[in-house]
Amino acid sequence: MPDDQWTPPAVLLAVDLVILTLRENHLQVLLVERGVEPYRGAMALPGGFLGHLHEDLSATADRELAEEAGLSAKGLHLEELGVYGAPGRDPRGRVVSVAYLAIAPRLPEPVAGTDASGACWTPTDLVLSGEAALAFDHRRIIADGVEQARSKLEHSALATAFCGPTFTISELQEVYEAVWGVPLDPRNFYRKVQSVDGFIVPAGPSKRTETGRPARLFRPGPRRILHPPMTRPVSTPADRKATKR
Amino acid sequence: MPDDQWTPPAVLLAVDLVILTLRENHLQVLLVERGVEPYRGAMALPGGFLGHLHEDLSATADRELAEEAGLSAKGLHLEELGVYGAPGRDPRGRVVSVAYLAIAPRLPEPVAGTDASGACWTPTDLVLSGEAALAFDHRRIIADGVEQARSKLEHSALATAFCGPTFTISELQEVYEAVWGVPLDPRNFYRKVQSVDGFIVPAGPSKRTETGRPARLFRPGPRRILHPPMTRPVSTPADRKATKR
DNA sequence: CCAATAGTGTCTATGAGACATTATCAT
DNA sequence: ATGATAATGTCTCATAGACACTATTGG
Repeated sequence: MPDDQWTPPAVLLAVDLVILTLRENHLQVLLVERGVEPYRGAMALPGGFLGHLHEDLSATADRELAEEAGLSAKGLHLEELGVYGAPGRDPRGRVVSVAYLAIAPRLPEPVAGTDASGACWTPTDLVLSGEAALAFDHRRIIADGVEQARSKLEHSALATAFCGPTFTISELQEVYEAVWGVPLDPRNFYRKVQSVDGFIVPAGPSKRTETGRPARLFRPGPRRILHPPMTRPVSTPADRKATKR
Repeated sequence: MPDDQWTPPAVLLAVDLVILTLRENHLQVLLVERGVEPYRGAMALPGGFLGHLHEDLSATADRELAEEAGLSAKGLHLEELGVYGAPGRDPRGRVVSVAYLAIAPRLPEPVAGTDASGACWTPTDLVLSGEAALAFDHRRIIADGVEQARSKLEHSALATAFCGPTFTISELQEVYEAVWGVPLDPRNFYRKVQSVDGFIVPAGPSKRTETGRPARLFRPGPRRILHPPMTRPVSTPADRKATKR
């Protein structure tokens, strides 16, 4: 039992960002090369310490998003992921990190010309299989982030955050297939997403075409929680082999 | 851009506990009366600061569970809920609180004879409706905790954490009904929970009877994630009307 | 016997999944 | 025309939900 003069210990608070996007039909995460010790030269999640004592945590996330990833927080999905505060996770001392999960729509090119000199998109498969070494406990944080994204795709309209302001139903399907890692039937998918009221709404008469019949464009609808949920197929070993396209 | 001499600010780290249980068929949360400023005399979640610089967050949660609630962390469910770190949420300064969600089985009596002098179970309805005033942002934390419990009842075996080591199917049903706040059909519920393989397993030939036919006893099974999930009925009349086709 | 709760059976409407078919573009 | 992709239709099977019924205790 602490005595009356006891004061609680203070810790350093950091924010780490798991920024996910779709590139070439694969779920990818943004990593930066660390320029300072510890783990200098290793890949790590973008992030940093609380800027000043009165900065909100989400403000820290926004700031790091801009500084380290060259991304604007405006218009991209950002949600809390979890707290990582095990003693010893950072050799500099007691650092408690609040992880945020960000979902970015398809971006033109790897982030460049920004503060983030060594920023690059990395397939989550590479990270999770352990082929790419990461600083701190960032591999675990990414694993949790990917799992949260997979789970939220079922029950929420999170998938639209991977797309631009407008998208086709096929593009939305690619999101589900890439994040879940399973192929889906286009016809059933089409019926399904249309039947969930308010999930996606038609975006005018415009269409988009690459080859074949042009597809109608949709916008994210008002409904954030899906009833009934999108059902994720049980992944069989046979499905894992069938990485599409 | 901070200069080279800049050092990040340190914050106070606290742990708050949302301890839920079932009492008299109502979802209740454990609150304690604050003995010190700020909010002296108001009701608040049990919790406290990090004990020392090398204490793990979950260890802090376990310690507060014992000190403030008189509960042993052994055998009760504990999971992370979220981070609450808005500047100004604590008049003492920058305090970032990590909230944990704990689920306790039915307890004999309100926790008494412990350090927690003013600890008492309070129906979550009272808290969420605003009839009971709470310190800090604890009302919001409880709201998030209840919502997380409601959600996890669908997809995980969390419901068994509300029960003792063995339980009847009716008791399990009471958990779902109390947390979700909706009545369920006993016969369909019976079939459903039995059909989810590994959710609950029979606990020997013993039975429990109060009045009427004795019920078989079950234990929590190995399955932590439910396939398919328990489906929560739509409760609002608006959704009922909006049912189409 | 009756009251009360446990457990089982059956029907039906809905929805998911498999798969055929038609529509609309570029070339 | 052909090739390619979008969009719609149809069928079947599984299951959630509604509800009748039987079983097993105590009084």
